[in-house]
Amino acid sequence: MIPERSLEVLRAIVQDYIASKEPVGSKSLVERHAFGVSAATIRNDMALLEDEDLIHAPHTSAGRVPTDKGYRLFVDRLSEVKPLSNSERLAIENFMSGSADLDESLNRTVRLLSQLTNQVAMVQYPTLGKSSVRHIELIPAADTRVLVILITDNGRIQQQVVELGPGFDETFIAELRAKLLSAISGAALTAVAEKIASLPTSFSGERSKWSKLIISNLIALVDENRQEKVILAGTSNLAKLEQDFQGSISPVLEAIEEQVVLLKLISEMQTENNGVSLRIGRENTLQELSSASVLVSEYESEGSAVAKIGLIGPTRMDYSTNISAVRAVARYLSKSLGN
Amino acid sequence: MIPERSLEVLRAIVQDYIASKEPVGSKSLVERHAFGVSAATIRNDMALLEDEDLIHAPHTSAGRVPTDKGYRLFVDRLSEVKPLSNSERLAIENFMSGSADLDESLNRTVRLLSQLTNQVAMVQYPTLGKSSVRHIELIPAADTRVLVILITDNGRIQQQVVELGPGFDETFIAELRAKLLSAISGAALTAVAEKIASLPTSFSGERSKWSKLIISNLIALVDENRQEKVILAGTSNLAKLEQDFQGSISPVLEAIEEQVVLLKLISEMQTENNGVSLRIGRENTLQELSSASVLVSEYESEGSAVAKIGLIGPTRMDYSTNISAVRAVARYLSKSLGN
DNA sequence: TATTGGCAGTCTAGTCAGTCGAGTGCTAAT
DNA sequence: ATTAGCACTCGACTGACTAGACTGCCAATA
Repeated sequence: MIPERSLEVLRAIVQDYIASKEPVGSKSLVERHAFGVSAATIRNDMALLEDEDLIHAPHTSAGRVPTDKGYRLFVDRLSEVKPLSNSERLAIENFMSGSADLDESLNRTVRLLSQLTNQVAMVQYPTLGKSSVRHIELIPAADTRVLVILITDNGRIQQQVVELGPGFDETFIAELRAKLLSAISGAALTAVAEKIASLPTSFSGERSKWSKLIISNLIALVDENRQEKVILAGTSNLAKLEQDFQGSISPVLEAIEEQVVLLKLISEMQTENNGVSLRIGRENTLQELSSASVLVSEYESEGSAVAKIGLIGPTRMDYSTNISAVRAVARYLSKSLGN
Repeated sequence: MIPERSLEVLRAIVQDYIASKEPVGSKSLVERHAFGVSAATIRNDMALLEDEDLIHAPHTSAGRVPTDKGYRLFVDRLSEVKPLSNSERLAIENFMSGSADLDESLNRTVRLLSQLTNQVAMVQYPTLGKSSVRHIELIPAADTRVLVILITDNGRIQQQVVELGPGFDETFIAELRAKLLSAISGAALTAVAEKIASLPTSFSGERSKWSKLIISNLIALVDENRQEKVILAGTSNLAKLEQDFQGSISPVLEAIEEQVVLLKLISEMQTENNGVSLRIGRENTLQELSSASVLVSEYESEGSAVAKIGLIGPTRMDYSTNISAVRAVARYLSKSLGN
């Protein structure tokens, strides 16, 4: 068991290191913090922390720097979540106010979070697996094409042009539209494919062929909903933080440029009891992010937990502040999407 | 007037500098290029070029580096456009093949361009000022809301939820829908506002109020089309090129993060006779991009010139290759959007 | 037993002098 | 107009040295 004072020392090291970005030594530590003991004693404690792999000395006669494990312990047991300042609260309220559609809300939110934290912020579009069909529309677009539109209950709209070839008539489209609507209006997206798969059999000849085409495209649209989307803001913060990422931000930029990678990352992270999920440095399965920390929280859209919002920054980040910022922004976003 | 050979020297300097990223001196120049003269002669020519502010010596005994003006002269008069290699051609064909909607096409294209050039690529969504209305749809969404959908002839779909309050009926919606369709179906977007502004007067009471709401929202949707959009790819290339941007990529990242800024930049650039437009270094009005070059070309969607595609990179970039890449990609994109 | 002061040792970062080499500008000769 | 040659400049590199910041350990102390 690590004695109480040593933990205090660890906390002090993490705080000082985050503030100064310099390895912190025993002497400056006793100066800045009111331990009741001398530097030599602190040194003993530091040796202990080093044995436990919680801190690490970049070279023999340098100060100490927290390890990933050290940050982890700090976050889990030593830090209290810093409440937001009034001006931050105000900034959030201002940013979020005003009516907006989904796109606009998410865009604003992600910008807000990046400004609040000076990190790269990201927000995932609501997972649509839990969503349902609000409406379907078929619109003849030219002589040979039909536009298929799918609208889900959280307001997302998708469309696809389907090439049917010449000869179809409006009445067929209207009929198919009616059948589709009665079959899946209000249905969960996950149930759509099953419910409409057999519909083409109720038509004959070319109509059967056309309806097959339309329905397979509609199912593709629904599937596209699983293929989610993330938007980012504050990428330029990375450049300012470059030295915080041991050397190069290039791998980080690469990682976040790939939607697929980001989505995998986000979905892997299970939100824990305190409302946020955090991966520190090498805890990330992605090697590119081994000198970065990823922090996400869930937000809700229309009642059920659906998607995540978070940020990416150097392992040496201000966890207390950032955790509370992510939490607060997630909460406000949920509220703003709830109405 | 600058003598012929001096221009040859400038060309050689630009080429060598782009290849080696090192200031190039008179000796290595005569070694690598078959001028029929000695290094001393070249030195005289270089002195001339320096007087003309076409090249510049970072310090007294260093080689020379082209200035923005030098690059400009090189691009305008000394470089021939390098035709694409077969493998590049093939890459483009592969990338572009397969059906895709507008979003998908633009996404693919911008990725392709960034891979081809190793720079940051950008593509602007088609300007919709020249587009027209393909379809309008009104869909009652809940008891109090109507979903307004606008579809333009280049396949873009936009939507807006309008809160009407309780009490409206489907027949009113159907009637309004019919009127709207007959009024503006096929009309140019620029003419929409005028054509439907007086429609509410044909309804009475609450219906007039509702139709006003819906129509003002519809006009807002149309206006949104003027508010354009740019997508980017290859941002991570910036990090690799960092040293090419004298010191910091931070300003560049900031500039490209702001859609508004980018759009302004792009729209300022008038495409010239050779099909591309180029701003080198300080030729950019944006101070953040003073060590960057911006290269754009127009592409066409359904016949009329509508939007731009281009890239951003260090002033020290391979102009010959990049210009031909942007031109080729713009051409392929036009073709792929034409059908 | 926990804490402390002190001391020796280690490592980094910075400075200074010296050398090397690439490159220039100038001049006189061709 | 071109060339060879020479003196000069300046950055890059090297090695030596120093100052400063730490650590680790040990013996003394409460």
